[in-house]
Amino acid sequence: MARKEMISKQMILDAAFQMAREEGLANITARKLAERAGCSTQPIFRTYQNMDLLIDEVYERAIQFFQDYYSLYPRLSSTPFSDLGMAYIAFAREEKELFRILFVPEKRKKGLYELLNGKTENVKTELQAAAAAGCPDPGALFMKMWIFIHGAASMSLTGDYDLSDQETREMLESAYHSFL
Amino acid sequence: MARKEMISKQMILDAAFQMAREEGLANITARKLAERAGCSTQPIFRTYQNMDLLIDEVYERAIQFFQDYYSLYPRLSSTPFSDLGMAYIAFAREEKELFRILFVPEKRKKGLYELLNGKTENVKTELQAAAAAGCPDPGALFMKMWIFIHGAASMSLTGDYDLSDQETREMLESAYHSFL
DNA sequence: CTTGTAAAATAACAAGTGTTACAGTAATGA
DNA sequence: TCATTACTGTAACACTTGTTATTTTACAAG
Repeated sequence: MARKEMISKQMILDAAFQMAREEGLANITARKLAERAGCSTQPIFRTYQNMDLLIDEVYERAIQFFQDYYSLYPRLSSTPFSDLGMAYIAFAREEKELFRILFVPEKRKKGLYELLNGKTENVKTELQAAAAAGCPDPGALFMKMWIFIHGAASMSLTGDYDLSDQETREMLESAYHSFL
Repeated sequence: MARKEMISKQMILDAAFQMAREEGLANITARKLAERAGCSTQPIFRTYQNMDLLIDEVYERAIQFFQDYYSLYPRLSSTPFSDLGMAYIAFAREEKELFRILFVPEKRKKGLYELLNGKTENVKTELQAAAAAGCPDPGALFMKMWIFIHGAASMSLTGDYDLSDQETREMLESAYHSFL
């Protein structure tokens, strides 16, 4: 009766997400995306009413990507916040554009806590660990640790931080005990 | 002999700098700038060969602006790095677009140290103060402090940090003693 | 095989960009 | 007063953007 669909929503979203990873959200244009997906601009606007709606889905996918990244990051340390920090800094290093989208946005779409927490309640786990380790005010400690972690991640984003994984881990653990 | 100049380089640069302050470098367009300067696009291209050269001068001016900002920031603390951190964080809070241009650039034009140091050698002063205060490794301490300071500034940029000046100062001083 | 129909490609439109060509205006020495 | 000419504004060009109109294509039901 009708022609078969050749360009699926998945294919478009995949191509868009890869573009976001490499060049950031702002550099996704309809024509470049079409070329990337191996089609004209038509299938894009058939699938998405406009580019903004597409960008929204790419953003959601970036969130999911980060949460998967964090979930899969190896847990090596007994020091609270250390693994979270390692994952966060590594993400900033390896996925600069996605890090910008999620954590250095011009206008924040989702709250920081929401992004970190996600469905796995990562932060809560860390807070409980800190409390169990005898920290009197886990909230204040978390804030300081997070400022520190976010600082290292942000600096690695701009090439102003280049410690090795090993050095970073030692620094995070040292910072934790300093703040305790 | 000839007509008097009505639109000076200063007027154009002033308008462009104000635009950068409010909307960032990326949103400066020839036509918007012309409207802001109260003229057509012609005087702009008479003065500057192209927009890129204009942007370069706006960038230089942003550097100067930050260094003036830092120089004029009140010195209240005897704790090394504390005043520098306060100024940096306040700058991020009050001049978000300029902070992005200088300290969260997509491609860094000038090194971080160069920006901080400038002609006044701010950082060197702090390092000497730390050494005089008996710090065994001022360089390592500076790195940690700077990560912390940059983290707080970056978070205030995205609205994820909202401590008062007083609280911020106490936190910086506390961090310094923790790291010592 | 024909043909209706949905999908895809092509081409176009409107808006906005940097930049340039052109024309009018006004200041100043004669 | 007037001719010169630098300076300004207007309009245009070439390009890129999102989006839409139109044409072409391929599949499946008859």
